[in-house]
Amino acid sequence: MIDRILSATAQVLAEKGYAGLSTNRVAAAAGVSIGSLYRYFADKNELIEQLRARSSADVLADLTGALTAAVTMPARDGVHHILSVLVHAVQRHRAVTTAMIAEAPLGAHGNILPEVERQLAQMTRLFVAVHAPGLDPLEADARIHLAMGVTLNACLRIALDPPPGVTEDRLISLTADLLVLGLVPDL
Amino acid sequence: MIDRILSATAQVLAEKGYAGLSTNRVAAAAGVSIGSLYRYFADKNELIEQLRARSSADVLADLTGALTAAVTMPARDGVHHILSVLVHAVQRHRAVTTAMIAEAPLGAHGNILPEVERQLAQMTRLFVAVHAPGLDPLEADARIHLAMGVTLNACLRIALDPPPGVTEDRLISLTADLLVLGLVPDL
Amino acid sequence: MIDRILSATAQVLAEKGYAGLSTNRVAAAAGVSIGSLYRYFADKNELIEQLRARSSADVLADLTGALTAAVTMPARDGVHHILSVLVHAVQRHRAVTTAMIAEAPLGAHGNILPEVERQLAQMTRLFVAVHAPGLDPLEADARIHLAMGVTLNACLRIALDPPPGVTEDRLISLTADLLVLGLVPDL
Amino acid sequence: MIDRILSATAQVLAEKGYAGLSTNRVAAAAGVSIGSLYRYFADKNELIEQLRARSSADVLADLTGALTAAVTMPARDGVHHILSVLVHAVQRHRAVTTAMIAEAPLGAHGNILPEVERQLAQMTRLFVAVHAPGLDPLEADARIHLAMGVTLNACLRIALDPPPGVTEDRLISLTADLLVLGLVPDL
DNA sequence: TATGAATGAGCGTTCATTCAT
DNA sequence: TATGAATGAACGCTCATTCAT
Repeated sequence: MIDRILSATAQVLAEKGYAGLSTNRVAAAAGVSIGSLYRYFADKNELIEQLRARSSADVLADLTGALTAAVTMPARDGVHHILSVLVHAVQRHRAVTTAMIAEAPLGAHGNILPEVERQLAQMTRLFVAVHAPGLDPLEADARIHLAMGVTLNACLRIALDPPPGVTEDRLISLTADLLVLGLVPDL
Repeated sequence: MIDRILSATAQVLAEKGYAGLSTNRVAAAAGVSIGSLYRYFADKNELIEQLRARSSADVLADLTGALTAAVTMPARDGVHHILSVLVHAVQRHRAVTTAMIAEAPLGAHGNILPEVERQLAQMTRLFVAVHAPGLDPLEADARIHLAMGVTLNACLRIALDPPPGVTEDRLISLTADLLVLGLVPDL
Repeated sequence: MIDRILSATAQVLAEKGYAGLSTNRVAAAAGVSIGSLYRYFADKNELIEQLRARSSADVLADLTGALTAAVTMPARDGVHHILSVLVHAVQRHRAVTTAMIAEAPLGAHGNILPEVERQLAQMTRLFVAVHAPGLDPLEADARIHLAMGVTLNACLRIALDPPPGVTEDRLISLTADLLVLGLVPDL
Repeated sequence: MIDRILSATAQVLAEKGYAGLSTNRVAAAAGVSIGSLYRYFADKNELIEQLRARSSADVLADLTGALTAAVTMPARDGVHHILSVLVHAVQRHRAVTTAMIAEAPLGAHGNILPEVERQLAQMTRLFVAVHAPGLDPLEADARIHLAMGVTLNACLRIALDPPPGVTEDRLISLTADLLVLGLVPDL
């Protein structure tokens, strides 16, 4: 039931945009009474938040796989792989992501993908520790914080608003270069 | 009066968020009748757009100054200077920026300051042409597109959500390094 | 509920006139929330249209009965009967009629009861065909068009703004004479 | 000034319809401040009422001429002449008449052309007294009341919503026959 | 548990009217 | 006298939320 409602939410979002997302419409799309919707979700915010969480978890699953694969690759290749997986994950959730970025009052829900950022940051800390062991931890954290912004922003741009005339793969490569250089310039 | 209303808009935005921004609320906050608001602004959209334009113009003025100053500096110092000015401009317009950018922090199109990005991109194109004349134009444009995302995103993070334990100046320095490396790696 | 709202609409119309007819006022008069009103009527127009349709159907029912009865009567008596029924139907729907017809008493298009006029016109065409078979069809249609105006206008005058000193029945008789003479002068 | 405002009112009525008639718009169209408008007209109602009165006076002037001419004609010709003049007068004021019939809350202002009806009724009383001296006065008044409705309604229909396939002159002739027959059947 | 009719605060917007200048 | 900026009640309408069944 919860799943049915969340899927309907995503569908309404895709079809009508954030402005067209009403609880009554979601309930109708889910083939569920509005009363039932409120049995499973305290309010509209929670509905949105859980949809975001669900997308986030889905992306996270992909990311975990990518991270596992990446550890056995050369540094730059690993970064490239992770970025590529992220870009495709964002594209898969285009509807939710677009609607939320473009229109949702996200102030209430924080970042769109905080879990993803957290997991990614953790992994990156490991990566930095391995490849630049001499770096001051605070300095490393600062770099990682910035890098997270760069990573997520770049993935969103590449997935949802790519510049014309350049392949997606080239954009990912450029971003990977940027990140590796930014994180461990001496590599 | 126009000023009073726009300021009230920024204030309501800061206090209630984008979703809580209503014309009646703005009028009340401005100590003005709702009728007066509609004498000066055709509709709610225009109100928002003018607030954005006003912030944009303000930031743009700073940016133009910074760009002028930057041309006479060594490349990295110039970038650092520009970033610094941008960070402070964002801080000055925290309310607008938070409501309109930071609520969609990874914003692919979430640039409420397209004029700023445009001007910055133009300047960056010049910079790249000077420092990396051999670069393929399409490739250069792709890099610039990414760099714009990085720049604006980093400025927002530094201004509105800085990581603890590191000075703002250090963060700006790191970003400057990242950008210069990313744009003209052979420098 | 629908009935309650439509009755309230008629009541507000009677008390405040067409210009004073607001959806909120209707809802209040019906002892119903404004939200409920909009559950049953898509918008204000539909509310008005359904009230009109309902009155129209009611009048039409009377009219149909009267027409059936009239065919077995001598011509003048039949016309008299029909007029009488119409006058009473108008009186019964005084509120709606007053608001929508009588406020534009000379109404060229002011027929809020087009179905009634249509049905009446059809019957009249038959009547003319029977009693004045030699008449040119276009000429007949013109007479009928005028006669419809005369009929409805007279009924309204008799029902809502009768001249003093004469019985209603006498007025109806005069109108019947006028109509029969006007339609088939040679009768 | 008063004239300028009334003309502007008629113009706005013609261009925007009754629903688009606002005092501010009228003032703007008249090239006069809204404050001045309210110096000359107590409120919007008065503005409308005076416009109606002005049109009425204009029609009345024509009517008076027609009546004068009609007294020297044979009865039916006189009636035909009067109707013809009325039809053209209504056509000349098409904008005002249409707007007011179709949309104005005339409940507040009564008939559109009460002065015209009054004058016409007076003249008709004379006509009946001459041509049917034996008629009971109350009965005569009833006939006249009905005839006024017929006359004005027919003129409006002929002027604003004529049936197709028949000339205006024929319609006027039919109406004249109807009226003469209805008023003094023994003629 | 599930339903969906009912609610009503609040939205963006209009416009007749006032009054300080 | 003339101005027009300012007012605010009221409009049509939406939608998150409740609660009797």
